[in-house]
Amino acid sequence: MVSNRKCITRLSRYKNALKRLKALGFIKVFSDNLSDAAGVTPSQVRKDFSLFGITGNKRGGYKVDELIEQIQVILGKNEIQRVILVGAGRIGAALLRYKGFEEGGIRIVSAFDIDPAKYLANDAVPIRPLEEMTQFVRDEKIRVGIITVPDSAAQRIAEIMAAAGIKGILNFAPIQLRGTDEVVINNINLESELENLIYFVNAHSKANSAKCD
Amino acid sequence: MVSNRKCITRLSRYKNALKRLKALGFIKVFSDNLSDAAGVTPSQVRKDFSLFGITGNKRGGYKVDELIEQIQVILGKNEIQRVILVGAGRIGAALLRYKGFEEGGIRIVSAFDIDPAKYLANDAVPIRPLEEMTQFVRDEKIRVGIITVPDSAAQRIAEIMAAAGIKGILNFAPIQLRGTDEVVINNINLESELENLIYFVNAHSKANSAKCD
DNA sequence: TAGATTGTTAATCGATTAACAATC
DNA sequence: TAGATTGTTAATCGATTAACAATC
Repeated sequence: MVSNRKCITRLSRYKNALKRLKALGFIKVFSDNLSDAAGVTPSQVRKDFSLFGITGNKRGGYKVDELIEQIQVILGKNEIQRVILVGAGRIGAALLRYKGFEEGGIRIVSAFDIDPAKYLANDAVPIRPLEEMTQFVRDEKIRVGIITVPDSAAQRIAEIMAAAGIKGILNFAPIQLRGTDEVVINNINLESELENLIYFVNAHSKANSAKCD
Repeated sequence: MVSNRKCITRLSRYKNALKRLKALGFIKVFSDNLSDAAGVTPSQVRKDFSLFGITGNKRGGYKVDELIEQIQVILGKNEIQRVILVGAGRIGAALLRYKGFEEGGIRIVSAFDIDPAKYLANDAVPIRPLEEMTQFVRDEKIRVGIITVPDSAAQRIAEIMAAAGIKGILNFAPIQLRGTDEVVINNINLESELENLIYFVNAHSKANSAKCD
């Protein structure tokens, strides 16, 4: 098991780059074609592949189709991944209808909310009462959940998810949830992402005005 | 200028942790209070502060209010940050109405779309024709933009933004946009974030079943 | 074969952590 | 003062890159 997050992120990038290369007619690629397309070094590509046991042909590179297939398997894309979502507010609702997931083999099978006004039993993705979440997760053996509730509720929802058997959480609430040995957590803090950008934009403009002195 | 992205992300975390500590009644903190609250090492806290020229008192720690203020200034939170958004689809619309931004001093001042059906001239956040974006950015001196268009349009929008003078882009389209010397880009790929999580969940369950052998 | 590319090992680079002198 | 905490330097750790032998 490779336990480096950045490494897995690059694997996703390679997969996406390979799909573009395939669309352009590539049948095989060399590490430097792919590194170009993915924005990394050729060494990085070969090193990553070696970590995951992906091998090519000396002198012959890698066959695009085989490579995509191997990466897909590592990323679990050989089967449909069923996930749930808690918090059918605006961001939650947007994710429920996001087409990209289904195309990528990720299916949000049910959403949950505390607000009865949100319940939608017969929609493409039903929105159910929060109380039914634990049972659903157990029955359906769901292992991944998305949290799109307000920050005040996020910690509690994460705990309920963990108790129900969820092993991975994608958290959009603006509060840093901490993973455990049992549960991996991926926090996406939209304000923090913008803060980051704003810092670099400001730093850049200051650096430029400093140059003008 | 500190050019390490992770370092700025931690600064956001410190800020959030400090606000919680303040709410709990803390007047001053030591590096190890804060490191606890933010989930890093005390050394990391002091090192980061030193990088940004933030100083405390030997033996006396840091005053919470002053510390929050100093970090806010570094992150540009002493003034309202005006940003625009392009692509008023579901995710775009959700972000337009996201309360957290305004609370954090980030204001989406206008959205833009190509679809006339989306135009909303008099909303709290107006949605305008894409053609008006360049002029708006120049007139209003906007430097940060959010992209929530389909992947096929993202590259083109990024180029229009850059040409108009935007210096930082938060991109939600599932395509890796590359930054330049002029424009910083922060890509958020939702599918990739889930892929990452799924990998670790699967790896974990395999590791556990392996243990059972 | 000669040339080019992989796979892996070694070197480098950068970030994190530990240690400790300065000092409140 | 004695004890505790900062700020910074040095040590460690891990990830990235370079180099090159193996080989197709």
